Amino acid sequence: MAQSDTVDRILDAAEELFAERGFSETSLRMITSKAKVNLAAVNYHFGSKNALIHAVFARFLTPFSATLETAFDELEERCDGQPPTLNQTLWALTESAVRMPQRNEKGISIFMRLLGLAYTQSQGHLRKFLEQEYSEPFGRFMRLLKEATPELSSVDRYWRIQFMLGATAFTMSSSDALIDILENKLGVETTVQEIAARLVPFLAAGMKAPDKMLVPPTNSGVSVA
Amino acid sequence: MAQSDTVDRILDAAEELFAERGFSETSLRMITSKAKVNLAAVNYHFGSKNALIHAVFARFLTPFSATLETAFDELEERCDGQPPTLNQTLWALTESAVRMPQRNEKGISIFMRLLGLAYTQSQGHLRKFLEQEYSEPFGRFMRLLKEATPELSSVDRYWRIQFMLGATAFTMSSSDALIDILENKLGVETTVQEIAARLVPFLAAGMKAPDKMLVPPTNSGVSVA
DNA sequence: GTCTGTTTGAAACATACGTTTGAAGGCCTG
DNA sequence: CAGGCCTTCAAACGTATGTTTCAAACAGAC
Repeated sequence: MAQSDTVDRILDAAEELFAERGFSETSLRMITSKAKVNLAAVNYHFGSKNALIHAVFARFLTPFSATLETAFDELEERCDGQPPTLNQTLWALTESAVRMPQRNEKGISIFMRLLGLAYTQSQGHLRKFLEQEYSEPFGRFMRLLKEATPELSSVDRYWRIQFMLGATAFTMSSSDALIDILENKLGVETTVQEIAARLVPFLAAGMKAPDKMLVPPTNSGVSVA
Repeated sequence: MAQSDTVDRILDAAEELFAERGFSETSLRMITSKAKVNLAAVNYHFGSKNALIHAVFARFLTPFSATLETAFDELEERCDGQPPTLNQTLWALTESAVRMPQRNEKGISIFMRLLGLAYTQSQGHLRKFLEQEYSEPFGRFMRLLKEATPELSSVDRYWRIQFMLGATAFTMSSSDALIDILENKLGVETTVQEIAARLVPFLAAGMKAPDKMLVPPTNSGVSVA
């Protein structure tokens, strides 16, 4: 119990604090005092603050990427031969994320926010770590997207994938704040699962949108509906 | 020339560094050495680091919100009575942003990234500053969006606006890098205006997407096209 | 029980930060 | 050219950070 208890307590506290405040804004002293362990424990068990950040991500991301691979396997098997549709691909991703075993009730939302922060806060070391550690499931997801949108030119698909990434990373990175605002303003409670259920159709519709608009509608707007 | 030169040099350096690295990750010493001014100049001219952050935003946002108000005025006048369409509203916004006089070639993309950071990094003071300083044009944009999407529930609209914000802020914030990647990979040159021309239809299609999906299509994907 | 390797503990380390100070410099008004 | 005001400058302040140190506590094996 000795080691694993301390290590897990640090990871739990770090995960939560990073998600709340970002990486640079969270000090090791905040983490160790929340985890009720000695300050030196972080450097003893992980080596450095950056390595702790990596460990926080790895604890979730490694099982998740395995789950995701399985989901993609099943999806491709079900479609035997046929490439999966865009909706199926997006759902395989979100389903895998939502179905992950969660340490507590906040589990998934905390991690979504961390992923958003990883993309947003330019922590060079983190991006490098994620790229070289999880490039395979990411590349596979890209391949599926390409097969699901054969009608798009490479350039259009490129930009629309960026738009999807942006909407997702941005929303998830501030999901807690957004959920709070929504509850205060409209008195509605929301879960991350519900956000995902709203996000996927939005993304799918955007990916399948009519062509790039060439001339701004200065005197007569071209309706989309 | 004495004061204004120092003040502007600080603002230029701060703007660029904040956009590159975020707020907490950028020190006053980085800013002052990039601007080639004395360290104390920031606290002398602005009072504090937080006030400098506010000034960086105000320098762009104040003229922009004026331009935007004019654009909305013209739009509503053109539509006399009729609420502007979603496309028209989105175009009024992006046109105003793109048409702003820019200090340098990076102008617009730097500021988009800053806006994204303002939303993402939980800088309480910044959000408070922006809310109480620019609530009017923001509220007007929201009102126009509401009138352009009467078919959406408040909650659906809220989330889809977040998705739009995310796709925009994220894409624009890294537009330089993305443009470079695209040129290297596919040999295609792009401008920020072209990105906007691709982004607006994507956003409009997302806003007008069919309802929130309640059940994941586990064995037969519901196509959107 | 004693020894060995691992884990914790309190304290200190060096460094970086935002901010303040007080003297020196420059510029315009009289 | 003298005085006053705004600006710059080098230096220091106090505080907070990530990391290191080394002794104490602990565990399990013999």
